[in-house]
Amino acid sequence: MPELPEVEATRRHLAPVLEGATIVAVEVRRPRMARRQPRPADIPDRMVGRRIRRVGRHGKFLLTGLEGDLTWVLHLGMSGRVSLARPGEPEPPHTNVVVVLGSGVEVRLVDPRTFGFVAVYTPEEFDHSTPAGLGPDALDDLPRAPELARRMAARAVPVKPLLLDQRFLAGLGNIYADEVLWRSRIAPVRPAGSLSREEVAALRRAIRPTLEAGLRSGGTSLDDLAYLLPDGRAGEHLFRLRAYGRDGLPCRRCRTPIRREVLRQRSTFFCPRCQA
DNA sequence: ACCTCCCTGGCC
DNA sequence: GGCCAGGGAGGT
Repeated sequence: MPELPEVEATRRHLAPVLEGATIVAVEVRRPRMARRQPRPADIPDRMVGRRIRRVGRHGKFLLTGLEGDLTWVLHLGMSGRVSLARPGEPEPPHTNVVVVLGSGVEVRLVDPRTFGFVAVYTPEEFDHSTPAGLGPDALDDLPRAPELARRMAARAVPVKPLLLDQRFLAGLGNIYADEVLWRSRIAPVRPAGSLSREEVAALRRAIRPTLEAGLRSGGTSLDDLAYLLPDGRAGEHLFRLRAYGRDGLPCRRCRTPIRREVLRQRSTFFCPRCQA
């Protein structure tokens, strides 16, 4: 479930450990994880011996600068997480990529479903990659309401799938999109272009507090514990969710049972009364 | 502007 | 055995 809050919580754990460290070894054990790299052998070739600069993030992408003007790209997909460990510590199953630092610390990418990926791009390669096409970051670069309204105008697409479109806004996933819509009292199926100015403003106002609430709890670890923080702890936001996963449970505002419907093949949870 | 598929594991 | 799952690309 890594969405923006989970990726940002991960980034904040990684930054102090990685920044300034030198990479001494890289092992890509599942070739599929390197599928976004034109020449997979470039991943270790470009990483080993290089010093790590800033660990950054855009939407759900971890973007880490390496000396030599390279960008180390990490995406966690549906089931990925990063684990920081010492050599010899027992490895969880599906440890698909291991990056060893000069300090001895191992950065492990664990991803059972392998929807995540790793890549190391030159500036030219980066410009043709997905992160280059992302919309503004939903937390760090959230557009003002008039700008959002302009970009939603005359669009027939329901507002929820638009919020999931990373070219529109980068960072929201299926959980936090539902949470944002619940907080702003907007029905997920509303055509994006049909929202009033006030509704767009309410939507905009809901985004930051929703994401920051998730971040404060260390993100949302679901029952399967696929997502964990790099130190192995679970994020504790699950029990604070207002809509996602609360099918049949009372709305925390009006007690009406939360409903689950499928919208564009994605589970969608909303209050049929508050979000009429 | 849609679907389908990529994977694996867990639950019913 | 079938269905479900945080995401995104690719094709129609």
